[in-house]
Amino acid sequence: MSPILKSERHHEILMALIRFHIGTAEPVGSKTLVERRRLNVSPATVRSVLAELEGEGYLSQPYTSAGRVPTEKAYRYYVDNLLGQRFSDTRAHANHIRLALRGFSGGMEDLLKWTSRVLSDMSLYAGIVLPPKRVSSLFKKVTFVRINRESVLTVLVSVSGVTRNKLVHTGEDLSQKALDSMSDYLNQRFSGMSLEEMRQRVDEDLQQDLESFDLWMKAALHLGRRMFDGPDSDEIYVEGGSRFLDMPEFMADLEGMRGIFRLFEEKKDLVALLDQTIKAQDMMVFIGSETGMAEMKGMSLVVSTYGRETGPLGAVGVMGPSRMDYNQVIPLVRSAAEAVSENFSNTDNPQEGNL
Amino acid sequence: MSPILKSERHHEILMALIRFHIGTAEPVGSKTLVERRRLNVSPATVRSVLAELEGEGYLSQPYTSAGRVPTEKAYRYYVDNLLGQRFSDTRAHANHIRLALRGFSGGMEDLLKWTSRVLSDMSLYAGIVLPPKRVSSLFKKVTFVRINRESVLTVLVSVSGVTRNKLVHTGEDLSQKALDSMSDYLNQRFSGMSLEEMRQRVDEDLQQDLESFDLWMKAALHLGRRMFDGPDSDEIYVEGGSRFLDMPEFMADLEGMRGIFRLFEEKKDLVALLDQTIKAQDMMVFIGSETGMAEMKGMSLVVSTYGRETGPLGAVGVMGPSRMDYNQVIPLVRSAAEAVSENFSNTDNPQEGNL
DNA sequence: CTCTGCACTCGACCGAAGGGCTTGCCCTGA
DNA sequence: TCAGGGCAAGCCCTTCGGTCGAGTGCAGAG
Repeated sequence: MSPILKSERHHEILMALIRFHIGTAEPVGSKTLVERRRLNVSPATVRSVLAELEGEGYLSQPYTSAGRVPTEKAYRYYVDNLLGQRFSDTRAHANHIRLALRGFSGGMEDLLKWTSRVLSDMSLYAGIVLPPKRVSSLFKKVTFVRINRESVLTVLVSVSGVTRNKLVHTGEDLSQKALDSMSDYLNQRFSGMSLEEMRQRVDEDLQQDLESFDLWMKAALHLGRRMFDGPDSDEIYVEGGSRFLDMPEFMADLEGMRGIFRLFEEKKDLVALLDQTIKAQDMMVFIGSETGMAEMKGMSLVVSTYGRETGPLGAVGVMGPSRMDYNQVIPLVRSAAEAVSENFSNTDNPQEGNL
Repeated sequence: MSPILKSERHHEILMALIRFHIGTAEPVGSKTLVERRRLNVSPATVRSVLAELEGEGYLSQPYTSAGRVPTEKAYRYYVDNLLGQRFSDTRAHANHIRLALRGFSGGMEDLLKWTSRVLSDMSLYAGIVLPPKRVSSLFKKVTFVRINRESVLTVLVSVSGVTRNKLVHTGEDLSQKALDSMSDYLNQRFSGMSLEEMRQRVDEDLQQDLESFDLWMKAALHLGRRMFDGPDSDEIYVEGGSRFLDMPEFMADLEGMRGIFRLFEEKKDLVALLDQTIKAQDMMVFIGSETGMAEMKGMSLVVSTYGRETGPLGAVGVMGPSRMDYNQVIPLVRSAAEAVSENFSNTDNPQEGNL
């Protein structure tokens, strides 16, 4: 899984240095490392190891005679090693989060926003939540509301209780009654499909058999189509960005800071990044340039998908400096994903019950 | 309206100093003032005036021998004078904004979020939008969607097209059919009321005549009541907070910066502040401590309400340093409020048309 | 292969000195 | 009485030099 280092000692020293640096955010020297970490070797020995590790790209020196700082490669090594083993105090986190999310009253969107807040509060970094994607959301119900002579509000509810609404400008004046029958038709016809399927089906229907549909149906399909106009929502919840103001490494690099905040406000790139996780696997750790974004230099992102048995819906994550405490954050994110999944799995029974 | 200064000259010099300081963010001295602003007096004369103005609390010196900086009192004086006169280039703003908001496709919430983005982009400060309050929103339609055996999603649509949704945990398992008749009942009974009225009515009904209602009605009222549980939404859209990172005065005072970002994330206080505007008048300028918030030290907020003829719905505003360019920002905010109002007035015809 | 000893490097810290603005005050002139 | 010129003084900001200390690399011994 991870590249093997020259010796056990190299491994120990690298891990110790990273752990120490995570705590201090400062370059670490051979002496402090030996003293504080109780390695049974002399500073000189450590030095030669450090020199080798630097040669292999795991460490770097801010200037000729300072201590060493882990590179992205080192963090990658560290995290890969971490992921291979058990985490200790998963329980406490899991309970806390479940408690914080259980019995949340409000819409699903509020729940997700709240989740990102909780993630931020518990990690002391920024909490990020990507709401369910269109592809993975199952269609439950659509409602059309006549706003005025030329526009209709469409409200789309998915099985999990997430809503999306959009104001559609219609060519003609449609009465509420007409709108009601249109929504009835769509509700019946597309019940249980994913929103993405539904969108495609509507398109197909419109292209092919326009003749064979009756008037309402055609109008209904048109409205349905407009409802999906534009790209899938690029919404994402980010909370706790202000915590970056408390981190020494970003106070040192104000330009980088600006980039981070731009990232939080633009959101688009962030969405793209989390989308990757959804497509790839259930948990990912992006370290610095692994994200492919210049702004993410020095930062890491721990993401996990949440969802039901049938597949991932969205993702939750924590963003912080690359020297973040992965030992805490990884189980935290995992727990949060589970807690959110739980909340959604309650809602995932399209066939269930009629009184 | 504004306190009168000792002489015309005092006025001129104070105004010139403020204008200059707005551009530079630096303390202004007598010499630069005379040179750059082409006052027909000598620096010495200016100095004596500055000393008097300082005595009256309009100016202060960061340290013994620096230039002068306007106090809040000075900004208040400046703004009051500004408000008394016409603004020059209102047109350009107004058109730009109207263009940016016209034909916006998406939900009303998206429109408001977009508005705050536009405000931020045009002012180069932070744009803020307070969505319509419960009191001023007219009820249009409610929809109940069965999510699972114990919870129902309630979707509330107001006449202006703004939706609010909430997941309500019901004691019993309610079928979609039952939910539909409940919503029909509520839709009919509360049509045209404001949401706040509706909330009160539901409460009254529940307290008084429980006996005289039939079973569905009672259940419907209960659901309706739960829908309003909790305080009125404290949602607010803030965009462009990262611009504060580019402002010299906040880079100098990192602690204050932290406060500002906390303000943006907490939102509650911000909502309270904008609520004041809604209750008071159509346009307000808060300068520093006038907001009553310690975090707002050195910052100002320009707010205007938007809405229909019948009264204000919400508010839009711009937040920036107290030395912001009020000459630009005030007409900008005003135009934005008008543009948003326009968007909402289109939707304000509850009685209108049935095809 | 490991450890001790040593010379070296380079940023952080400190204090002194100089430059640049601005102020306050005094004095003159209308 | 008030405007304006002259002047000493105050204060911050920057620069410069020198010291300090953490940390390094290398040589040589065990």
